[in-house]
Amino acid sequence: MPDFRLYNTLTRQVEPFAPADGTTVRMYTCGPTVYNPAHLGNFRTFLFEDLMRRVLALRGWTVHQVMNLTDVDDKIITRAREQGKTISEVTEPVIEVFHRDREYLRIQRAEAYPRATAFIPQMVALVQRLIERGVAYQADDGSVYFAIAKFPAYGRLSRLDTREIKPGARVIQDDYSKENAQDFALWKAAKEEDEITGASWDSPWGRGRPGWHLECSAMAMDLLGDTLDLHCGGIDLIFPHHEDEIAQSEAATGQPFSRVWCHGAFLLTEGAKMAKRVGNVSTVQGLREARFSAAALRHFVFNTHYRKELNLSEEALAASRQAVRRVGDFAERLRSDTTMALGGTPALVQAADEAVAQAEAALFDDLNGPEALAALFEFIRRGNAELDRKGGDRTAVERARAALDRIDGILDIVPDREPADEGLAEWIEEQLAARRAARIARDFAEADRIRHELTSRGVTIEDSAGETHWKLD
RNA sequence: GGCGCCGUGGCCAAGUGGUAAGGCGGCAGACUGCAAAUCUGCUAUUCGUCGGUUCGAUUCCGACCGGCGCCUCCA
Repeated sequence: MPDFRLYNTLTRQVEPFAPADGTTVRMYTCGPTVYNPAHLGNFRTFLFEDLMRRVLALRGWTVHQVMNLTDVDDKIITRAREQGKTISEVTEPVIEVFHRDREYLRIQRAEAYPRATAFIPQMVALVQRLIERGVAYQADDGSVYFAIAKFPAYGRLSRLDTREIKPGARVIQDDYSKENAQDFALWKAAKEEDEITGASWDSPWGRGRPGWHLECSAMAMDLLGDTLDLHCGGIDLIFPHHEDEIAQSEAATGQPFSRVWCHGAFLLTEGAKMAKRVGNVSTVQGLREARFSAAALRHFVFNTHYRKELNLSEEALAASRQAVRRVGDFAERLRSDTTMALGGTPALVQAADEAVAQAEAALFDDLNGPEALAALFEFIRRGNAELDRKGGDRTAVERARAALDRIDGILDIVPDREPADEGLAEWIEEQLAARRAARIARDFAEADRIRHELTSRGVTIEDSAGETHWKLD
């Protein structure tokens, strides 16, 4: 088996990776806060994690991925308050949208999607443990905080020790009850709106709710054990979220929280980070309505390495749409009976083998999507050329099909062919019959007229030896 | 202000201390009645700028310019 390497944020290096037990990768991926549908920027990270789990599986490991759904937090409570709802009334529909978008983008289902509100006992237990260990305290405001000063390793992931806080950047708000301004909340004492919206639970420290960072630690350790193999998320989570997760978890267990940390870079739009507050978000729903297929969107995301910023633009998206069209045409050609009947050549097999080897090598080297795509496109070019030769070797075609399936099993960028409804298909066939007659009569003006008619309805036709294929654009 | 990332052809984007993958687009040719699809050829002597190290740098070092992010809720 080839070496599998990943960039580890902890060491800032690309290093060999393997699960601790040699068989199962226990992977935790920070999921969405479900108060609003996730935008493409969020999904870039989820897409990177989808690529990760597929490549891990390709490498031969079992993947156990957990992605949390944060269904209790300030924004959710605020929204619930505004709309006179409970938090679950706010989050339930958003969770549905999340899964619908996820499926549209062909993101494989994780093994578990724990909701924060379903793990309150585990969170309370974790806080209790931290208090017993003397690294957490209840302040005058009733909330429980983590005492950063008691955890010397704090800041290792984000290299806090090498940074200095911008004067005035961290304005010490009204948190006078905290021992240290940087201490973060483990358990937030309930306020009136928390009670009204159903965002409050009993605890040894009174009514309250869990802090955001705590949720992930508690759920990750409950579902995956004290030490994870891999923890992924967007680059913005490094500080403070992941830093705080490490502090809480390691202070409680004395064990490393995650062996490896991976972070995906941002998706930008118009040169700025895609974010709701910037007002430049693209939703999956919107992209879908603009007729960008899952295949095109996946191509767009995977065509840039996950650790490099990616700028969303109309042109780039259009380029991906075209690129993926080519992939789809090749896939259809390979699958067709005509192609099988015509057969392939030894060189087709060679092209297929090389493509698989190159794509896998690229993917195993820190998830290099762009190189894997390059290998695929090289295969398409050579494959088409060899198929043009009609070599007669059916086995070669089978090998090529298998190669494409293997590569596309990871990238998943063959677009779906939109089926024409029955009436349209019937009409198209009638037009094609009429055109055929016109061509036989060498009435090309009429044949072209019919073709234009079809084109105006979004139907593209391709004449090839003896037969005419049509497809919807 | 601190920490970090990025700057490769018209657009997107890999990559390496030894002379630039791939996609989109464009041009020309083959095929076609004409197209479409496909194939072939061409489309960066050059990798932000200026220095340095080296036999040799796009790749290492330094400075500068430009863009972005984190330091505050955040994929």
